[in-house]
Amino acid sequence: MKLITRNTDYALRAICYIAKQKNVVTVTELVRVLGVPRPFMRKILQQLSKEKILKSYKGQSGGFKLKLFPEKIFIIQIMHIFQGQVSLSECFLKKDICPNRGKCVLRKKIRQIENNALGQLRQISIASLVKG
Amino acid sequence: MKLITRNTDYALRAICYIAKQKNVVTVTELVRVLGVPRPFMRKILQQLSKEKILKSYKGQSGGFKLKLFPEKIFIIQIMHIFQGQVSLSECFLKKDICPNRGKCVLRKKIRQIENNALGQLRQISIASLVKG
DNA sequence: ACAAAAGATACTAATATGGTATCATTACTC
DNA sequence: GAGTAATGATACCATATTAGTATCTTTTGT
Ligand code: FES
Ligand code: FES
Repeated sequence: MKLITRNTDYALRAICYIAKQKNVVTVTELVRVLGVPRPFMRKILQQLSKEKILKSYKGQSGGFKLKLFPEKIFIIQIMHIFQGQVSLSECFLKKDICPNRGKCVLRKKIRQIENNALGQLRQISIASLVKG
Repeated sequence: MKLITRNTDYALRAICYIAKQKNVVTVTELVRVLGVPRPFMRKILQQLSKEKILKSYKGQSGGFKLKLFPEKIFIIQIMHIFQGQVSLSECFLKKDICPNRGKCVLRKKIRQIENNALGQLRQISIASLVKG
C-alpha cells in the first residue's frame, strides 16, 4: 500500500529540480536527471502545467518554470492532481445499513488519522524540500 | 485515494460485530447485518481465521468467534492482512540515480508522516471501537 | 443419512496505475 | 519563411490491484 504513487513522486522531484534552476528546464534535461521514461515525464509535466503549478514555454528553447514560488507549492496539491482527493474515511457500507454515521467510532478514529496526515502534508512545501 | 480498502473495512466491521456477540456468528448473520455479498464475506472471514484473528467452528451450528481479546486486535493488523505492508516512503527512482538516500529530505518528511499514521493505527484496538 | 456450517481453490470483472504513440501547435533561428 | 526543437492534446495499451464469483470438499450436530 502506497500513500504516494509513482507519478506524484516523479512530479515532486521534477518540481524540486526545476525550483533549483534559474532558467527554463526541458523535458530532455529532466529525463536525463531523473531517469524517468520520457513520454511519462512529458505527460506529468503537461498535467502540472495545466494545473498551474508550472508555466510552460513552447517553441525552440522552450521548457518549464515554476509558476508559483516554491514556498507556495505543497505536497498535498500535487497528490490531489495525480491521486485525487485523499479520503480515508469514506464509508463502504450501504447508506441505509449504517444510519448512525455521526456516532460511528471507526469512522471518527479514521478521520482523526486522516486529518493528522493531511495536516502534515499541507505544511510541506517544495521550498522546505529544496533547502535540505 | 483510499488508505483503507473495502475488504479491510468489511473485516473491521465484521470483527466489531463478532466482538459484541456472545455466541459464534455465522456468515449468514454477518451478511444480513452488514449487507455485504456473501461469497466475499466468506472469503474475508476465511482469511481472518487463517491469520488467527478469528476462530472458526465447522459443522452445523458452527461459525466464528474472536480468537483474541478485542483489546489485542488492532486496525493495523487487519490492514496488513488485506493490504500488505503500509509503506509510504519507498523511493521510486533507480538506486544509482539517488545515491544520497540518507540525506533525501522528501523521503525523511514522508517517513515522518508514515510513522505518525502508523503509530495511530497501531493504537486503535477493536475494543476501543466497540465501546462507542 | 442429512443438513448446515466452514475450508480450499480457482476463476472472472472492474478499476487504478503506469506507461506509449502520434499528431498538432508554437516559436526561435537561420 | 523553412526547419527544427520545444510543448499541447489525445488516444491508446499493459500491468497490477481490488473486488467479487463459483464450485467443490470437509466437518459436525441432529
Ligand atoms: S458503518 Fe458507515 S459510517 Fe460507520
Ligand atoms: S530520491 Fe531516492 S531517496 Fe530521495
